[in-house]
Amino acid sequence: MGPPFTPGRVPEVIRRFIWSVITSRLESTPLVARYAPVDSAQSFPELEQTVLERWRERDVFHESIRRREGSPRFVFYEGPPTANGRPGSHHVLSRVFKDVFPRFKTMRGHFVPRKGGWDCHGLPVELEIEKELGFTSKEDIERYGVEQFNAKCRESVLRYVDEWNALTERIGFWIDTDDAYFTLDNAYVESVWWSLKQVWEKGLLEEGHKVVPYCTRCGTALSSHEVALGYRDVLDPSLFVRFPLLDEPNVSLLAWTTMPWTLVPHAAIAVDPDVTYVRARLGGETLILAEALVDGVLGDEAEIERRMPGSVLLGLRYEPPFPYIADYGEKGHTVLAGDFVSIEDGTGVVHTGAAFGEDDFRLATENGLTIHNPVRPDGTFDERTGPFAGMYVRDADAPIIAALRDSGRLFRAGEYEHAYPHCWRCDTPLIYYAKTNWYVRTTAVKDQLLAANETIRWYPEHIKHGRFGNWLENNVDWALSRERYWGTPLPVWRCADHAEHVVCVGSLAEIAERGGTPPDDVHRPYVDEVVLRCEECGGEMRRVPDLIDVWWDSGCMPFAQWHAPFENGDEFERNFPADYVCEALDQTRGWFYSLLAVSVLLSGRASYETCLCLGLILDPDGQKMSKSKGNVVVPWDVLDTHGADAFRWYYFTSKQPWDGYRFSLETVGESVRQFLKPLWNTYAFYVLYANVNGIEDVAPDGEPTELDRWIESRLAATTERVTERMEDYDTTFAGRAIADFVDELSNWYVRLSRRRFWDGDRTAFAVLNRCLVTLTKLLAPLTPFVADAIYENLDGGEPSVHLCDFPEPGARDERLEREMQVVRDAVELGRAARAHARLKVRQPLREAVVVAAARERESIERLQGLLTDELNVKSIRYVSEADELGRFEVKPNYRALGPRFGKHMPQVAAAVASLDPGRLRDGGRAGINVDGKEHQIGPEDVQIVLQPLDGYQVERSGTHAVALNLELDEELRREALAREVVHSVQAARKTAGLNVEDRIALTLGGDEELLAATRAHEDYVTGETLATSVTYDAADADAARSEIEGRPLLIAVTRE
RNA sequence: GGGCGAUUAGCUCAGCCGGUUAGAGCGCGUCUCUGAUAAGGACGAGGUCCCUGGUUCGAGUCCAGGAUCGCCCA
Repeated sequence: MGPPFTPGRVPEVIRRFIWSVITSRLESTPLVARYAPVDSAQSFPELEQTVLERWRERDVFHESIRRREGSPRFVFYEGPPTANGRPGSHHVLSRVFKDVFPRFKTMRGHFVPRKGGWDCHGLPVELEIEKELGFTSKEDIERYGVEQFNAKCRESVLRYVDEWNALTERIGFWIDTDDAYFTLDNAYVESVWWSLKQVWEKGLLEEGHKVVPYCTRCGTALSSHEVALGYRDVLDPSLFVRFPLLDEPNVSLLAWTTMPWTLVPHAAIAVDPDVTYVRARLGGETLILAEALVDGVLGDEAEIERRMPGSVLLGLRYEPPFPYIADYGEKGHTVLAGDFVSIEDGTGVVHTGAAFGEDDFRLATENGLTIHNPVRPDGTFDERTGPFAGMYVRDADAPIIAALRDSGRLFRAGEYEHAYPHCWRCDTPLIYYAKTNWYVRTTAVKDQLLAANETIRWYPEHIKHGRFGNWLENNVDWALSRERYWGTPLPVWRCADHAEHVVCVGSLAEIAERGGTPPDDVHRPYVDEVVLRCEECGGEMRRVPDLIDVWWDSGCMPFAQWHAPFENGDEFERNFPADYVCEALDQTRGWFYSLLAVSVLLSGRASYETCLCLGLILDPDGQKMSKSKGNVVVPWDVLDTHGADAFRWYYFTSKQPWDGYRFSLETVGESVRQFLKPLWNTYAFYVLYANVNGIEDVAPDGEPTELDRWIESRLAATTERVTERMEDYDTTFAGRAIADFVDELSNWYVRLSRRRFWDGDRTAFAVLNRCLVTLTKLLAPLTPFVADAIYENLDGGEPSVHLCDFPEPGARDERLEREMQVVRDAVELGRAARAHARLKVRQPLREAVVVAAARERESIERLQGLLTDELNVKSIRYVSEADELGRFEVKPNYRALGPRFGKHMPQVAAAVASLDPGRLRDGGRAGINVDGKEHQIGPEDVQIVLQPLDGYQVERSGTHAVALNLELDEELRREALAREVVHSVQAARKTAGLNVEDRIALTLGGDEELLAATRAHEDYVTGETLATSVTYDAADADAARSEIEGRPLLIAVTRE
């Protein structure tokens, strides 16, 4: 006796067993199966491995490019990642979006070469090595030796490149990693030099003394986009400090600062001449500050002595807080006018240290102050600062506050929380610091930058005039210098004898022309040894020590990746500008800017036409993923658990990609359950039945049914929609359209056509085959693995689906699509009615009563068979006037009537409600009276809604409704029982491990009424269960026992 | 402090040109279907569409102000 039948899920062990039986039998059957058997429980990660292998064997990626040679080009630029860190889930996001549109365009007939690239320079690389070697300062590096240090940097740059390449392949990102560019190559650097020379010749590369954000630990300035990376909320000291007037020692200017250390090199005070200031008396002293801030700073105890405009204060002399540096010139330690004075916080009296802060520096320059910078590059005070000499400036805060307290200068000390920039790599608080730097004067081409931005298509659109446009509007010159070791050297040489003799070198050849020896390696320290001959005075020229910002490197990739213009100039021309670039949103001021800026500086135009900005990856709580929070999802875990297609599908379809993702392992699992599984099962179904029926070709052998024509039309509609969405760089709605189609295919077309597949209807197979094969092509860019796996088995006309053309939509029958929708609605209503009546679908019913207007009725009649099957009813009766089921009510269609009647709508609504529903349903018109005027109302102006009467089992939706006749007679009851018997026998077959097409000898026993029902429908029962014989003498001993409506049924099945 | 974006069911997300009963999936509960499907279907519980004003005959949707979150910039 077999195990008792338990309803519900079939245990995995049994499924596996059944599967092995089915496949082994298929293999042993003399009929050669056309399709490789498909396991409906296939692991996608395993499947993907086999697909990867096939791609490698057949070199599908390169073949897909080769085949399009000579076709219109679609240019993609790879924004180079750095390979000195391990790739994370956010890299997968950008890499799959970089992949999907080039794949799509290739299938649409474009030639899409995809050159990879690696960003090799920069501070992050140096920091890794410093960490390894335990270094904390530039001195450590100098002592260690730049040559060895850079050798280590070079070696570390590609530390994780193998993992990057492995991940790239695993997620199906097709990019040419063999042909990748490296920003450290001499050739790349030479192209970068060329670009700088161009800028130099336009007079836009220059040296300047400016305030720059500066990291004392790294000993280098940072560019504005680097600063942007490091803002963090911190608690800083908040000091209110007295500056006693020289003429009136009991009267002090009261200034506010959050950086006590800047008081040591205090240079001057700034006020706004147009703001009202007061002398306020408090506890025996008089303080000067802006009127608006008195209450907040002094409290209401303060007594206002006098009000005056800031202009009155100009020129006042006062005693500085510290005496160490005194010679600031004529206007030093006086009150000056500043346009940057804020009365939002502080006191409206601003202390400035000339060398620290952009406003301070400008004020000092404009007023002819001598600029002193007593802070050394490592952030310590120099010898001019008395007791503070040698201290790191931030460490000096506490002793400075103590000194001010002792000297009676401190009015109040507290703490202040604000966002302050830190070094994005080493987290040291930056200081703003006047120093000599090399700049690219991007402000000179601001208008061109803005104009070029207009030519770019941004996704999402708001970036263009929002984030990116604003950034361009507020453009500042690009601070290019980095006083570091590992990076592209600034190719500027200066004469040792005459500092004003300076040249910018644009190539290795030029080094030779100028009397130098081109180095084998263009990096430091070798390039520093190159000595040129000054053309003006014949003196020796040596390179300035600076490197350039790595972002400039990345912006040069359009030509530097080809070593243009030195070679491959034609390649560059052909691949400029890019049709498409894509990175995460944080690159707005990073690569998107550097790419645009370099290109505008050189050519005056944008280097990319379409730019897709991706959002950030957050954890399920909306927190940014970071190692310290421990909420990072490692991409390999996702790939091992769910596979690359699931990963991709999640990114492509779960939402608009720029909104950011709430991401976890589980959410990717949804992709599998909701989309990949149903798709795979539909495919597995096809293969199973095609093999059972020996279907070897896909030729239809009869007229297509309405259902066939419907699904073909839906396929065409889906193809249209997907093409249109993908052309608009929208995977979200392209993917959702495909998912909807898979649902229609699986849960409507296949489910309703099962009988035909069982019977070997070649037309049905042909239709389903076409749907599936077309689907693989629609899906190929999105889920390249599963698409290719299915294609390979079902079609295989090409070595890979990725070598196919994207499908062209077939003809649509929109009327049929609408009609089918009406029927599907009706089925849904009928099923709801059954559920409410608590009647199983296996219980046949005499009649369904369908309320439908003329047009809908026609639709349903044409497809009536579907309805009777699905609802398990013998017949359909139509009712047009639903008097027996309910009554119709007319409701106004606000959308149509609103614009016509405006504020008269309430009257119109009342008038419409009293109209005759019948007349309007038949397409007639009616008149209503509003404000004494007659207006015509047509069917399009109203909605007619059925209000069901009480006491009927009616389900309604808008104008149609379905009611079930619930009366049962003996005949119907017996039929239901027979169906139950079939159901139980099928379950018994399953449990016994029989193959779907096995014939059986069936023996039944148990309840008499069940047996009687079976006898009455014996043909039906044996036909459904493939029983060649049936007897009714089953005994307990050798039969499985089940139960139907409380009645026992014994079932024994024997394979024939 | 300024700019950009977001805020809809417990969770993840739709929601068109403003149109009157705001949807789906997951999860939960009840039932059901099934010899392709770990699937599907029905029903139910679950909503202050962030808040406050305004415009409008009518606002989740448009406008203004505010709150919260994220990003970017000072």
